[in-house]
Amino acid sequence: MLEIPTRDRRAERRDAVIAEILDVAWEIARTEGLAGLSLRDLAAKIGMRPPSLYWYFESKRAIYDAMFVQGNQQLLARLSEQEWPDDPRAALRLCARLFVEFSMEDLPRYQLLFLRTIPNFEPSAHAYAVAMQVYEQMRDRFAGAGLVGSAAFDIWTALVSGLSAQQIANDPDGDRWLRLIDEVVDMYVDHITAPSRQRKRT
Amino acid sequence: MLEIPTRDRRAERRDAVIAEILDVAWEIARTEGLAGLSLRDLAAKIGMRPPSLYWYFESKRAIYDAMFVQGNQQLLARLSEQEWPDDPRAALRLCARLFVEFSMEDLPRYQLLFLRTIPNFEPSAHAYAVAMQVYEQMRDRFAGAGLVGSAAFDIWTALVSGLSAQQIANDPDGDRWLRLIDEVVDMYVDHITAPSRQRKRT
DNA sequence: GTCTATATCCAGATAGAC
DNA sequence: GTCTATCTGGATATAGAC
Repeated sequence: MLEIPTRDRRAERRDAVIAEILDVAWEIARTEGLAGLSLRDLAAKIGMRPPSLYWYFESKRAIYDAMFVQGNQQLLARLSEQEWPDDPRAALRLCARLFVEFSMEDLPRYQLLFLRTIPNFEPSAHAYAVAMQVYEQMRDRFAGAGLVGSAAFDIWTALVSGLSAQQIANDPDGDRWLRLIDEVVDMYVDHITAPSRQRKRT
Repeated sequence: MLEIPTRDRRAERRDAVIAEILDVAWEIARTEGLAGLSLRDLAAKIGMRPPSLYWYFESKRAIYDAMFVQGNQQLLARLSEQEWPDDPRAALRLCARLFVEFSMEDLPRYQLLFLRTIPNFEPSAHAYAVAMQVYEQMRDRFAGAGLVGSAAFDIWTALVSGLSAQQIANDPDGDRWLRLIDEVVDMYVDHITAPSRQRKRT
């Protein structure tokens, strides 16, 4: 009788090549810009001819899509690995810092995930679902800090995205906005947990 | 004696053509995306051949540069035209709203001015100077509201840019973040003007 | 699986006639 | 000022041999 192998060596090899393609794609995006990624460069860097890439990805957009998934998975992993303090204020501080630092680490990743910088690129349904997982993890973290309310959460995302955007656009190698995180989170928590949240009249 | 004309009709005509080129450039950017602007389309839409554009602009980048200046001048004008209330809180609310609404009005303008979405494009020294005028006007407005401190101003820019970014990215035709402006500004003013601004310890 | 060869199309820019 | 003609280079993608 023929033994049926439990490992599919061919599939493993294929996955390894795909992983290599994506690694190199990120590398090129970091030097040439996210939009500057070309299949020529990509193929050259892994010792292939451009058409061979089509064995692994059906189009260039499919490569961006896979990168989009990868980036979101990295953020998901970061959120999972983190040990979260019980104190809500501390947890939110950490959450904001994690997010801003993750954004700063890799500019093309930030652009691909959070800005819509590639013309005509929209994540596939599958890729979008992964992005939604990130959103939901964030919401859980938020709820875990004892906070509720969709408006409150929308303000939260605006704060974090604003800090990231200003830091990356105006001081990419420094900490001008990074170091304001704790103050901003405190401002936010004080506001959210204040006994009266009536708007002032003008 | 020969009369010396006080108007240079030739220069006027040239300026008019330049204005038309820029108008059409914005129009194309709105339909094809900012990066999708091509000199072919541009020339076709104004009834010229592509090489003729070079009589007016020395390169495509120069066109982006002029658009960058134009966009900033529009924002400057908006800031100048606005009547500013004396009450600081009301003035800041208005300022934030003006900025977010300006951003929402025109996506490519927002991308060109505030995101770095065109690869290899950096504004020329002249264009950058105009952008700085906007920044300084904003600072003046801020100081006029009786507020001081560079950290406080950095927080302010983060709040406004975060509200804009979330609104445009996640609800471009709605008001999900727009309607949070007053609450966010109040939170901010309360924080800035609070007697004690010590950070909480965790 | 990877290749060669090629299709198809696009871009920005320049030379030089008129 | 605007044109024709052209340069030079880029891109993604496909057909089909091996």
